[in-house]
Amino acid sequence: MTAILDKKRMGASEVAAEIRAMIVAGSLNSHDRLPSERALCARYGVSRGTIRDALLRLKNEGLVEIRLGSGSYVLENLARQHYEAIIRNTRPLELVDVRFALEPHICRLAVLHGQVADFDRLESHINEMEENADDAQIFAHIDARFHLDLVKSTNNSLLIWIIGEVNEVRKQEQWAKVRSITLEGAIIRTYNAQHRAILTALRARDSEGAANLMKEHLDTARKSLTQAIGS
Amino acid sequence: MTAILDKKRMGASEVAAEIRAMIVAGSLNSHDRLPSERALCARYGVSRGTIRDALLRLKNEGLVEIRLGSGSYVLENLARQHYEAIIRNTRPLELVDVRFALEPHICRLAVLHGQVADFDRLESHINEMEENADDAQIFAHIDARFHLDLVKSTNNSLLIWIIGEVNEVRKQEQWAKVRSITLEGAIIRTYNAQHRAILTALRARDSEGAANLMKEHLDTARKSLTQAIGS
DNA sequence: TGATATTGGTATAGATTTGGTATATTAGGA
DNA sequence: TCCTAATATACCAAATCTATACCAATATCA
Repeated sequence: MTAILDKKRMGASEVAAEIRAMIVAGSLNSHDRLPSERALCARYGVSRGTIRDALLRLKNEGLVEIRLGSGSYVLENLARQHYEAIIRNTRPLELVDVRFALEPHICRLAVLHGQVADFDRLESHINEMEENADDAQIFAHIDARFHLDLVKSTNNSLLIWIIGEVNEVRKQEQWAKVRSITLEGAIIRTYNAQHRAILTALRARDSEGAANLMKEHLDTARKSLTQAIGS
Repeated sequence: MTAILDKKRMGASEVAAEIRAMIVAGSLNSHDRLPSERALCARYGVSRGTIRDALLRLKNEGLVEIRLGSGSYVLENLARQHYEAIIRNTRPLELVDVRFALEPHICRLAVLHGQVADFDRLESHINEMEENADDAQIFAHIDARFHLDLVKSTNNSLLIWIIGEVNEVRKQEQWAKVRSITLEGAIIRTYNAQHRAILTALRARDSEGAANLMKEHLDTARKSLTQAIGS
């Protein structure tokens, strides 16, 4: 995969990206003071307005604090650190247990609150997944969107947020290995069939049917996982 | 030497697929600015209209944001940034739905992974709640601890974290009013009995029994809520 | 304490870069 | 042949970047 980003051009976005990378990588710690805006101008070879724009972006992301007359400081974000630790350390089987808890009931709620437009969106995702059945990476991405849009049809914002976080777990790097082991063509075709069956049950407003089909779906995922781990 | 591989003809969907793959794989991070449309033309050897078409597809997929006069940016998967708003705006009945999704299955997992010491801790909470059946505030606090320690007995860190966040919802100020309406003596005594029944099922390693008792428990909570709202 | 240097905050104008749009043309496939 | 997609070009509007200047809050040190 060839690098696409243009390193030569330094705009506010590029400067912000470099500083952001230093913060999240830990080479800039909490409470550290960044160099002054004028010093950063010299280091990055851009004007002060650009540095200022970059710092404002980081401020809006909650990464730094800018104090008038004093300087810019790296903010500590305990919630983020705790959160990232959770996301990083969750193991595949734990995740399946969480999804087993949530998604069957999400199906029931989707039957209660889902609109036809919601189900149409799910169907378009299913079609996309069938077109990309040979690319595990793309399939996994659309699959995450499918389950996110499924929960969105419940109109329960807390539940939507939780599934969003669950999807973050699946995006982690080390999970690419798990996907490459478990997501070969046959499994993907099984998943596609199960997704379509779930959608049919939703459209028929069959709440227990949809919930049970989701349990089957997750059971398939769990079995392919345990098989991959055992091998 | 004959070229076996012809230079791939790139259409909009091919360009979109390459950029999408980079975003999904993580080589393009949130907030990164893509090269300008004109620069992408040169890189992929296609016209600007094709690049434009590809970027519009990614925009419609929610992967990219296009800012007039500025550039195209990789979007961060939402959910995370609205955390505070979610916690603050969750309504009582939405919360009950979430707990309905999570807690019965948590009971099943507790039966599988819970130790006797975990159940002893739950029992001490139940005793405390019975002693404080006349103080809604204290009862609610211990009740939150009970459900948190219940999920801790599953040893599933992601699940524990989720329930922790769900408990944050109940700490919100405006929920004190809900508690004062719904938590009078009779309901608290019902809850205590249900807690004890759940614990008995857990100790007997009766997973479906515990799950069903939890459903009854949540059903009681939901009914007292709808009654309070209706009044 | 008080003077001085340093820092961020704001404003300006002009040159440059970027996406938005419209049009006419070309290439390739059904 | 017709139709779709891709190309090539031109121009507009919006945002960015630069350079400079000055103000206000803070830090530093005698």
